Amino acid sequence: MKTRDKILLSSLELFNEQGERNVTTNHIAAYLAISPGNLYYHFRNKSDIIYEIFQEYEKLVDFYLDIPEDRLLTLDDMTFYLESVFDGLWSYRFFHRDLEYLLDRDPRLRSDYREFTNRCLAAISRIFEKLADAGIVEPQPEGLRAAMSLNVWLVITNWMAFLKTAHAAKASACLTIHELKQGIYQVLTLELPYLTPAYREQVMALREKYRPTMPEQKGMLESPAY
Amino acid sequence: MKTRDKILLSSLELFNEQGERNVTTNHIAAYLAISPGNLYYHFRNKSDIIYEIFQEYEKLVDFYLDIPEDRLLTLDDMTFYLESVFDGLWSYRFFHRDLEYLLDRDPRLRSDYREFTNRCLAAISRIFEKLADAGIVEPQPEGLRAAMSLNVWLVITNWMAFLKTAHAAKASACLTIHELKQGIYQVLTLELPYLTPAYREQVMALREKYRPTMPEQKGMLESPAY
DNA sequence: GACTACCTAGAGTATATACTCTAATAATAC
DNA sequence: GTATTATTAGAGTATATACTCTAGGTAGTC
Repeated sequence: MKTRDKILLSSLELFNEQGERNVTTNHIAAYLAISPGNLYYHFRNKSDIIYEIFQEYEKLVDFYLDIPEDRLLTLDDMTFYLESVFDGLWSYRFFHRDLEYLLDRDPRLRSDYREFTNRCLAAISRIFEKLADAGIVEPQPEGLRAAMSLNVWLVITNWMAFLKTAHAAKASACLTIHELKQGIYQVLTLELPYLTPAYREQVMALREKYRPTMPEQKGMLESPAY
Repeated sequence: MKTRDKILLSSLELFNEQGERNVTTNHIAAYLAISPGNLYYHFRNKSDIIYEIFQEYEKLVDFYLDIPEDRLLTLDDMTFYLESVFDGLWSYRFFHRDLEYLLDRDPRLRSDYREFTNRCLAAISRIFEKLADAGIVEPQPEGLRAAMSLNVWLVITNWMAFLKTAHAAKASACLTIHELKQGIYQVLTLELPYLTPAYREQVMALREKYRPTMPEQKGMLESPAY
């Protein structure tokens, strides 16, 4: 593999594991056993590395959220969207952690991320619309759909942060993609009241699959209620 | 005012305005026109300052979220809870921004924050329960209430981050408490499907008061839909 | 072999950051 | 007044971080 690609890959790995704030360019170089000079030959600065990683992330999510316009959506489609989005979130999980700082540092990133958010919100809203077309959820007026989509976005993008902060031990280590996907349970909770009678049972069953297994799993206290 | 208190106050102010990551102990000292030595006479380190500020935050929210057990809740109570929580969020807004990093750095904070989260979740759930007692929302099984409460928590605590990242300009400056309170619109969106017919209209009207005024206001793109 | 374009090493730098140390000054107690 | 304690200044330090610079290698081409 080209050195340039190795830098991107290792940076992502280290960022995900330790947080962007805790990973310096020197760390990355040391991890790859190359010189700092070499790293800076391939990238002008740390921001550029992050920006390229973001572009990969963006491309991935855009690919996942492509919505077929020539047919109705199925429950399987919905499951796929949810699974995919959480997979993406997992692969680039460092990104949302230090988002605000990163956007403050790089105007390109801020502007791109804003558009990315808008595309995602539009996609979520469109999915709701098509789920209504398919008779899975009740149709809703556009305004409500927009507000609901925003709530879905908030839950999705911040579920990981919640898990990490609710964990007893240090955040980075003990978090699995399996736990992360319990976020799907939360998203489906949002949809619950809007389901049509025809699909209610099926979606409830799907939701059950993502139910947090153990109270302890979620890092919650001993509250047995949960 | 005592120097010690001035340090806490100014730190909070600077953290809120610039982010904890961008504010050093030297900055704080310079801002107060005192020496670094003086600052470190009053606080062992930066973590201790943050920890004390967190304790104030905690105390404030706990005070707000005290739920009367001797009477039914009213819509005014609900409004008060929402307004208060967002006020608290605003006053200590630096905190949620760098939460993960802060918790990784200070085990005391991690453990305290975890319990704080659990108290808040329990309070939200209890509010739902009492809103059902008051006939404002339909009663729900405990499991659903817990999941709903968690969604409410996710929306509340991450609404500000969304606003800041959706903003076109640099995050810190152009964000007002007024905009922040549009988060209440989102929270009420969550409650919408669970309202009783008797209260539906009233809550819808309340929700309208927090509707984002202009599409531009929310930092969204030119999507007119929103 | 010589020219060129690409790649790499590694020492080095300017700046920042959290924090320390000593000595001096103010406040209080007796 | 004197002894003691609390507070403050300000220079200084160890470490880290993002990034630079020079010199040298390597690969391909003619």
